Amino acid sequence: MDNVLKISKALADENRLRIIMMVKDREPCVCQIVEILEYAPSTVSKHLSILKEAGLIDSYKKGRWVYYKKPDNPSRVVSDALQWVMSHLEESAQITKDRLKCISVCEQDPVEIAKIQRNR
Amino acid sequence: MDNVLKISKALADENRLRIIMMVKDREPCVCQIVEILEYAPSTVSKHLSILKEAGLIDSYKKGRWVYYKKPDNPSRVVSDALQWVMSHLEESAQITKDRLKCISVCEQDPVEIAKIQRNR
DNA sequence: CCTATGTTTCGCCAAATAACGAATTATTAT
DNA sequence: ATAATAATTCGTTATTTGGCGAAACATAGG
Repeated sequence: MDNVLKISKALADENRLRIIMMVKDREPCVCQIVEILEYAPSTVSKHLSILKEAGLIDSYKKGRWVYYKKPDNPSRVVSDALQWVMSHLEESAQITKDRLKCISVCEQDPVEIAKIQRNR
Repeated sequence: MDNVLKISKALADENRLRIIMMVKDREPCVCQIVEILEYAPSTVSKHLSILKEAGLIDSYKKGRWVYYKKPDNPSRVVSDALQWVMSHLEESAQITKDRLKCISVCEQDPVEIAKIQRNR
């Protein structure tokens, strides 16, 4: 129950669903996710930690940058949940918008994105 | 997105997950659900309306009693969600407890249960 | 070593949610 | 018709959650 409930709660937020879709076929770093969601880094970081705590995403560090991605060996309950979300959000207008933005944002070097964000 | 999010939010509460499992293979009326969850009728009713609004449960009326059950022809996104919940909550200790209580409660006539609840 | 900087944690406030009892609605039974 | 009653809706309160900025942490580069 605890596990299912933790996953359900992690999924019960639009921004977190958007993050899950972002890592479906990319591995964005935090500043790239910030750029797409347009929320404060602290807010995005909190969402990421909730998703990670539930096992729905994973992360790795490369220098100062932290990249997020799909979990490698998710448990059955997690992979079934991800399957559900990913299959049923494909047609969402918001997700389509995010994809377009993600294409341009994720092509850019995090160094450049961070520079832009600093000057705001 | 709206649909997925509504379903996710409906699933993000322990009592609502318990209700979903109750209607998995039974069709309890509200007073029977109240008896198992041990919350005020108004609270239970609210949970039921959230689940019904998301399409996760259905109801029918028989006299003064309202019975809840699995939806007959759920959409794909709903049936996939129910499949996920139902398959991964089978082993939960809370659900097992509820099942035992449900056996005795659902055998009783709602008339008797209502009578007991009135005198409390 | 020291500064710069990407990310996270913490403390706070606002908004959303869960719980209750009272009032309302719909139906049965007298 | 009228009273009784199962369920729902409404209004209120307490808790949880989402958002931000400031401070802390961790790593790169001078």
